[in-house]
Amino acid sequence: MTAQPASRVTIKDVAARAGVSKGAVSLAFNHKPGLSEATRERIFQAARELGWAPNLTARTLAGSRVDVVGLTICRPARLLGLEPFYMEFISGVESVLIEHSCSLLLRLTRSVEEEVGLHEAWWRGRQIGGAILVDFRQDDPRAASVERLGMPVVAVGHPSLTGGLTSVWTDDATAVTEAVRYLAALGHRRIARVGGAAALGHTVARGTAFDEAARALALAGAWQVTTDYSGEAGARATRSLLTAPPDDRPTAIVYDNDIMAVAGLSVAAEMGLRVPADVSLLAWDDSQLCRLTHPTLSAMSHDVHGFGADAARTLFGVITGEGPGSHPVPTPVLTPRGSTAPPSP
Amino acid sequence: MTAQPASRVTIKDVAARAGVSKGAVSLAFNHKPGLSEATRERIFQAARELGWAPNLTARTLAGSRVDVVGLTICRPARLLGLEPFYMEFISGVESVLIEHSCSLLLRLTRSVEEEVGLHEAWWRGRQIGGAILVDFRQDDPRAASVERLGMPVVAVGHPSLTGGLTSVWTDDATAVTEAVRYLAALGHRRIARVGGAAALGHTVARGTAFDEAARALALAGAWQVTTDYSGEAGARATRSLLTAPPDDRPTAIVYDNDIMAVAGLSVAAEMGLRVPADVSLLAWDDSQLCRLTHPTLSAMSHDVHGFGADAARTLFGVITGEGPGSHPVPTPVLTPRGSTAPPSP
DNA sequence: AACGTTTTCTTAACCGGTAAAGTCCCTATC
DNA sequence: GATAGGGACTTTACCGGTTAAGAAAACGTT
Repeated sequence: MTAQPASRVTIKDVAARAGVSKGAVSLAFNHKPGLSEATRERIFQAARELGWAPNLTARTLAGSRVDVVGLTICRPARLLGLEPFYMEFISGVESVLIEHSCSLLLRLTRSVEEEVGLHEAWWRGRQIGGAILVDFRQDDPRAASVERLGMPVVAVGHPSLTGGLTSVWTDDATAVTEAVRYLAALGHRRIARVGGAAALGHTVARGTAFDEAARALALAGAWQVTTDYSGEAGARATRSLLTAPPDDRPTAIVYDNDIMAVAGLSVAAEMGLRVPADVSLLAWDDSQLCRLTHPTLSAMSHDVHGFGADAARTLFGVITGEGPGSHPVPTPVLTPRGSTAPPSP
Repeated sequence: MTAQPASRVTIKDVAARAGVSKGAVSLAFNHKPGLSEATRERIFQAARELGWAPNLTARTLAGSRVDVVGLTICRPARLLGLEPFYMEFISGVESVLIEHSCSLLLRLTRSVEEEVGLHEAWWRGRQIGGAILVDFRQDDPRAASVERLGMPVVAVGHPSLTGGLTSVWTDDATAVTEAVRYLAALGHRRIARVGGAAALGHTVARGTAFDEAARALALAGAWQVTTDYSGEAGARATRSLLTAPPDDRPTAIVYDNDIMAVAGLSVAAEMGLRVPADVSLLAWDDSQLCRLTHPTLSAMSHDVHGFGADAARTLFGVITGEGPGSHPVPTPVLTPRGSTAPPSP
C-alpha cells in the first residue's frame, strides 16, 4: 500500500504559522504546562486554520500513547455472523473507546495460537496499547503469553480461567442455578441444557452449575449436550432430546444462546409439541430475537452492550493503573415470556 | 496509554547480530535487490534468533505501506448487534485482509459527518491505507470527501449513489423484480414490501424497482413501508398491513432483511393467519435464521461473506492501481422454502 | 595495468511527532 | 546589583524504520 495523502500538513507547518517551534506545538496539543495562554491560543488557531491534527503514527512511534485497542475473536466466521452477541459486545466496547478517541483493531482468527502470535506482533509493533481477550478456554495459553509481554489486557471470563489477568465476567453459575430453580419451581422435574462449545471455559462452568443445581433439587432427569452454538446444532440437539417417550424426555430445555432456542422452538413445532404446554424453552443472551418468535422466548437477559462497555472501561483502568480491577458484571436475570410454563400434568 | 513493551528488539539489534547495517536489514526484509544471498540469509537468521519483526508503526511513518484498512459503520448499535449482515460481511473482509497481513480498523459512528471526519483523521494520520465505505445514501457526502483526500476506497453500493468511486454492489433492482415476479407467478395480486431505512440508497433503489415491477405486472395492490430494520418495526409494519379486510390486504409480503421477516411470521401467527396459506412471506439477506423458523422462510439468498471478501479484494485493487474496478457481485437468488405458496382462493 | 561497471553494503537524511535538557529573560530577594 | 528562581520557549536527541546517495570491492574489457 503506497498511496500518498494529498495534503500533508505537519507540526512544522503549524509551528511556522504560529511563529513558534515544533516543541511548543507539541506542548500545546498535549495540554502540558510551559506555555502562555496567548501562545497556546495562537497555536490552536494556526492548527485550526491549517486543519492540522497530530499524526497518530508519529505520536505512537515517539513513544507516548497508543490509541488503538486490539480485539481478536476466534470462532468460525459463519457463526459470528449469526450470533448477535459479538456485534453487540463490540458496539459496547466502541461506546467507551470513542470517549477516549481510541479505535478498535479487529481480527478474526482461526486458532488461539494465531491469536497469541498476533497479540505479540501487535504489541511489539506498538500497534495497540492493550487488548480485550474473549472466549477463554481451560488452560488458555493467552494468560501466560500476555504476562510475558507485559501487555495491558482485560480478560472477559471467570477468574478461574483467566489466570490472574484483570477480568470481567458474568456469574454464569448463579444464572444457570437460577434458571434451573425457576423451571423446577414451575414444576419441571426433567430438565435439559443445550450448551455451547465444549472447549469454552464458561460452557464448562455452566455445565457444572447445572449438574449441581439438578442434584440439589433432586431432579428426576437432567441432560446436557454441547454444540457449536449454531442453530442447526441446536435443532439437532433438541430433536434428539425430544424423541424419547413422553415420560422419559425433558419437559424443559435451557439453551446457551438465543439462536439455538429459536431453532428449538421450530423443532418442537415440527414434532407437533406445543410450547410451553408440552415443553418449556428458556434462551440465553436475550436479544431482540426472543421477542419476535411465537410464542415469545423466556430468556436469561443480559446487557451485552453494557458488558462490552464495562470491559473497555476496565481495560483503560489497567492501562492507567487505576480503575476497578477484576469484577463481575450484573448476573443475567430471568425474563419470563411465553415459552415457559408449568408442565402439563 | 503509556505502558511499555517488555522486550524491545529493534532493527539495530538484528543488524548488529548479523554484522551489517540497519539499511541492509531493511533491504533484506523488503526483498529488495542489492544484497548477496549469503548476507540475506545471515540477516534472516539473526532476526529469527532474536524473534524480530519490523515495527509497523515505524515502517508506516517512514513512508511505505500502511497495513490497516478502515471500516466505519453508521447504524444504531442495537440494530447492528442483531443484524447478521455486518458480522458476516466483516468476516468476509477479514478473510481477504488476512492474506495481505492487513488489519481492520473498525469504528461505529453516529452520523455520516462523523464518518467523514474520522476518515480524514485516519488518512491524514496515516492510520489506514484505504477504507471500505458502506451504507450509501443519496447525495452522500463521502464520495466528495474521499475524492478530495485522494484516499483509496471501495464503495459498497450502486454506482448511481457512490459518485464515481470504485464500487461493488448487488443488483437490488433485479432481485426485487425477481421476487415480485415469483410471487406474482404463484398467483399473488396484492403484494407489500417492508423496506429498510428510507435514508439508505439501496432502500430507494429497491422501492423504485418494486413499483416498476408492480406496474409491469399490473398488480391489484402494491404497498411499501420503510422501517429502521428492527424486528419491532417489522412487526408493526406487518400488523398494519394485515389489519385490512381480507379482500383488501396483501397476500404476500417481501421484507428487506430476515429479522423483520421473522417478526412478520410471528405477527401473522398472533393474528391467527396461516403462513403461507393466508399470507406468504419472503425474506432478504438469507441467514441461518430463515431455516430455523417454522415454517422456514423463503428468502433472497445472498453470499454476504463473499460480498465482503469481494469488497476487500477490490480495495486492494484500487490501492495497487490494478484490479477489477467497479463491478456487481452476484445477484441474490430466490430460495423458496416454506413461507411462500399460492394464495388460498 | 588502467578503467568503466556492477554488485554489495554503508551512511545519513528523512518520516512527524515527543520529551529531556538547554537558553533566555523577567522578577523577587538579600 | 549580583544572584537565584521560574516561566516561556527552543534545541536537540531520539522512536524504528526506509531510501537515496555514496563508497568499496569484485568483475569484465581492451
